[in-house]
Amino acid sequence: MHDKTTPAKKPTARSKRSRAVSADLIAVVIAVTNGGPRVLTIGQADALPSGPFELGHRSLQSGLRAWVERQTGHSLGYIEQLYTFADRDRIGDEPVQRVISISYLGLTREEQADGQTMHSWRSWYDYFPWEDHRAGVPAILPDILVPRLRAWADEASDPDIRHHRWQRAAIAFGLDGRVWNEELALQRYELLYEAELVAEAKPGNIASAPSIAGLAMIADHRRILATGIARLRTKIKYRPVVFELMPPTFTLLQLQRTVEALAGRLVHKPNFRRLIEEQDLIEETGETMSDTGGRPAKRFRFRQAVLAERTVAGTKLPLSRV
Amino acid sequence: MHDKTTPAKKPTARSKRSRAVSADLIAVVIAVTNGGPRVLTIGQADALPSGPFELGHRSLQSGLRAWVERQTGHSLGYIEQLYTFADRDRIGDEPVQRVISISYLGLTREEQADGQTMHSWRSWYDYFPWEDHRAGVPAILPDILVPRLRAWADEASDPDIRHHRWQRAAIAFGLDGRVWNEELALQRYELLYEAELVAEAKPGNIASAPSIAGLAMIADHRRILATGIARLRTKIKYRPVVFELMPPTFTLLQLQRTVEALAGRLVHKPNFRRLIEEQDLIEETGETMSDTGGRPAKRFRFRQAVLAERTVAGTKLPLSRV
DNA sequence: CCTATTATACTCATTTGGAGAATAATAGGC
DNA sequence: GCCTATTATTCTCCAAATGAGTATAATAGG
Repeated sequence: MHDKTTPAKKPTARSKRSRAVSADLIAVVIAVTNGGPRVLTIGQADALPSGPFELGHRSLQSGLRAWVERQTGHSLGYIEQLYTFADRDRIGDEPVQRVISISYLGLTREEQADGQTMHSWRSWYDYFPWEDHRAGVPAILPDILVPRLRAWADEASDPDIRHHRWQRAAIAFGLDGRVWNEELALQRYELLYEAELVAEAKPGNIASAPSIAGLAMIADHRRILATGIARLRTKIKYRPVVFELMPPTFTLLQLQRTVEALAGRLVHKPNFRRLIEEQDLIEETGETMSDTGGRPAKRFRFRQAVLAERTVAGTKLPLSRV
Repeated sequence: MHDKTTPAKKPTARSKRSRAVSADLIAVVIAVTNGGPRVLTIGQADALPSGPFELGHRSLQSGLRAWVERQTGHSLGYIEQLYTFADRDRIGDEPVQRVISISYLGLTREEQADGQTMHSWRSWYDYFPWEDHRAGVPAILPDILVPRLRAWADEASDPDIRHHRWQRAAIAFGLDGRVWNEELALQRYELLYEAELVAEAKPGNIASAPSIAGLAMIADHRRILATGIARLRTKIKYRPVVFELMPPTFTLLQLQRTVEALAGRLVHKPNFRRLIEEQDLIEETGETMSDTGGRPAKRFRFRQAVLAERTVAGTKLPLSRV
């Protein structure tokens, strides 16, 4: 198929061998449990569920589901593809064979009796403590990260590079009067990586280099997690995906807290209600819930019909898009 | 890396062999030339530039660039990843080795002296004639596609399926009083595929089955093109990517025509101006252009600084996001 | 019965977005 | 040189969407 259309192609001697690659499937599985966004991890909570794509797998998605199930006992519902990487030096000990990593984002509820597998749910803010702005700007930002970023910018000899570095940091972290944009989670991680403020950026063993900022993960798993967080934070604003994380019935405040957990910032309650209700995403169950210490709240459920009515149409959330 | 964290893993005998895959890189390269959105094709204009990911490639992106350059003489500027596929039956004659297809979207200008390679630029509406609504609803829709879709829905015996099929069609194509949403290009193609209204859906040789709707392409290349179109139509609304397709200087109307070519619909001129100007994306060059038969238009250029100022911030375009 | 607490419903001002009218500056025909 | 067609550019108006704050309702607990 390619040959017939590529007259310029020079047939290399080892063409057959040179194409051999192996593909890894990596899962970012998210749940929200009592106000905290959790990610499903394996090992010492330093790795995401993952495994090679094998001949027996029907598709990439089913291969991913199989690995997650085998490693954590969790069967996934909603999943979507995140990104495919293939950096040559991603795994240092494989000079002949290349590894392609295909990552996915999965949304579930944290529950399910899951036998004896070795896994754990961790707050994603354990890995990204600077991302949680629900209680205001986290101390680690002004106290540690911003000074370090400033130093990193200043250490460049070229003034253009100094300016450019600082400008990027200011945009990503909302400095110099700029606003915080929760969607930039990936850019922020990559900036910290460049500035060598995360353990993964340092050569040598991760365990030996205590992380300045957040828990580290193996290989590029923390970067993949950041990718998933950024994607989810963007997506909840225009697709009704939050409901994948909710129990069958819930109150509006519970829904709001879930959104806030993901976004890492608070939203205006009356406006949140208004937006959710006028979009016809949910319906009352008739029951109420009276244990939060005030007036009882109505219970709602997601209108499953929404998924059919508008495969693509949206949920709008009052998190202004920048 | 996986073994240490997966106690449940059963070591298969042929684990080494079963993981062997090969990866293809596929490029959707877009330009806009005098009011038409063009896609770069090879062969009989029935294939996208593509080739295997090889050991010699520094990265997926550079491998892709190398293939496009070799096959078409074109060197790419802006590229972004689209999607990674691995359907088992994607290539029917490969039972042992799986093929993973990693697709990219590239934006350029159609120009460049490109030697002797065999390629051509085609309007993407040759492949998707139902997608161009700039001059109103294209005849193929009410005349051919809608009746066929109706028939396809009606041929289901289960009334629920009938309803569901028609509902999907109505949403995707803006029927029954719904509005046309240009972003749904991929869903529309997939629906037509399901309904067997595109040649690729039929078993047997493509050439022997004349396409009801639009030109066909080999394998799943038309689907990948649809993915690229949908992505681009979404993206121009919130990122300043249109400028990758513009010449160094241009008038506001030229910019507008480019956006319209991509979106497949017209926009309100004064509002377009207002939006572009108030976002500070462009600056006057000082020159004017006086050959379109009316008052001379000011020339503008893209403010490159925008890319640094807001790596992520947006272009808003007056194409309501549904 | 009073108070703290949360739920829910309104109000108001500002911003955005869609649509059309009015004015400006050319070329070309006469 | 004047009139007309054509495109460019600027404004105005109105309706919808959004941000922020206030008022009222319904509980539990002392």
